[in-house]
Amino acid sequence: MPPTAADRATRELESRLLDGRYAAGARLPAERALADELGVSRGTLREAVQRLAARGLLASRVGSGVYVTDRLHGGLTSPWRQLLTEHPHLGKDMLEFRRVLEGEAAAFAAERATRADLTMLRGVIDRLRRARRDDDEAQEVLLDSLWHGAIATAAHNAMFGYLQANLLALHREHMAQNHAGLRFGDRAVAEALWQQHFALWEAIRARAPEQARDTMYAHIDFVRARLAPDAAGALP
Amino acid sequence: MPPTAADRATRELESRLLDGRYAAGARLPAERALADELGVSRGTLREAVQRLAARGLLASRVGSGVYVTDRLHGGLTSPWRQLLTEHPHLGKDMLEFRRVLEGEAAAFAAERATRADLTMLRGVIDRLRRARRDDDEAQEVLLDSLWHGAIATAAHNAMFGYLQANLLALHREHMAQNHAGLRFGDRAVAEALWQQHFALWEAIRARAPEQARDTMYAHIDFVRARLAPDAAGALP
DNA sequence: GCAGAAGAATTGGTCCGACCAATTTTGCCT
DNA sequence: AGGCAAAATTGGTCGGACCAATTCTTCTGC
Repeated sequence: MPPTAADRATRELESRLLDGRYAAGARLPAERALADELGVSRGTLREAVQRLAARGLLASRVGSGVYVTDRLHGGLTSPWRQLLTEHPHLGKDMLEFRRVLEGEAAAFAAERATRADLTMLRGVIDRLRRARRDDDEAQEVLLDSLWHGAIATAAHNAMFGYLQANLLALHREHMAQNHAGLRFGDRAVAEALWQQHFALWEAIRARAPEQARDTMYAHIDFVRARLAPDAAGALP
Repeated sequence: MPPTAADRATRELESRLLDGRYAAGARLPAERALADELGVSRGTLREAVQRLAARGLLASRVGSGVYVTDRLHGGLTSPWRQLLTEHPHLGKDMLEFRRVLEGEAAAFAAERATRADLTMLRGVIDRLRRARRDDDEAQEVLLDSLWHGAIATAAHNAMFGYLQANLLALHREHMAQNHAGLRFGDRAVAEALWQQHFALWEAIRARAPEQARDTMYAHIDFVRARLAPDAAGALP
């Protein structure tokens, strides 16, 4: 017995929940749009949503939308939210971990990116270039998130996507909380970040895993140094 | 917010399952008839059925009918566990991720292990050696977990320790569920695992991060190949 | 200018009617 | 009796339609 359309829709939604394309708390596209995107009728899409809702992964609110519950993501990430506020030194551990995580993700992306992935990456990098030219700080911050998320997606490993989506959110939360953002105001910093992002794009496009990893390492190291100039020297 | 029609239908079906009106193995009335009986449309009735089916209480067969599952126990399984069984490729992703995670942890451990860490590691490796000599399989499995955990601890990064503990548990759960454990029974395999663990110990004790990482890579690769001999060749 | 209210657009919840394919039942013919 | 094909039944899917709750826009009045 071949899988039914509802089965396939359920599986697809599960995948998107797993790899972070639908992050915790996020709102899914409207049922009509999502059904169309998945190539099924709205009734079938609704059946898939009901299944996941019954398992506590989704929750729908009339008039508003379908939202991702924190049940799945809470399991691995939520304990960190509290710990991070109470033990600021964990921020260092997170950055160190992200260096490895994103470095490997970049390498995998250079290996496995599909044409669709490359198109997506190119789209983000182009918008990033435009935002940089127009000196649109807010847009740059947003696109920075998108960029790192797109790389994780292109790595084609659910674990990387999932952790990337959740840890990045956690990290930004932590930064905002400590009023310690990147100094985008500094022109030199913004320019350096752009250079690093573009170098990353070239490495992935050229399918050079080692180069992509090293470039990402350098990028995270730069961010780390810029983020906590005081603590940087104290790193073991 | 008042309960929706689908909610009421779901509750009604639950009641009938609980009080035995729909016994185990029994066939429910046809959807059209049941929907009419409950005073809802077929689409709504179907959504209720999907919810219960997602919880494993019902199963529907096209052309035949909707049947009551034999096991009425509410699923106490974590969302992750269920996803892991339904998305086999996730196991591959997890192993790939663990390779990176544990490889880096081993390298950090070689760099940062304190005297106390080394004492702990030596204790585990000694007990592992003894279990190996006595051919105590159960003990070997247990100590294997301890060993990997001890390395993550010695890495002195909370993220590594946390993820190591949780992913390893998930992975073992998954293996047990699929009756697909390592063939400890095979003497050659047990011997190889011991050699790898010992090589890891030597690399960490010698404070050789690169060597520790490479050794761990080789170890995980060995486990991966042993674990899924069929899928191993299909890895991209 | 700007807060607030009225209106428009969006979104999930529900129903209806229809068609398909798999399955079961029926009933005819050998 | 037994085999077998037609007919009825059943779950799976689709499209359109309407409602009520929510969110987004726009216009108003101070």
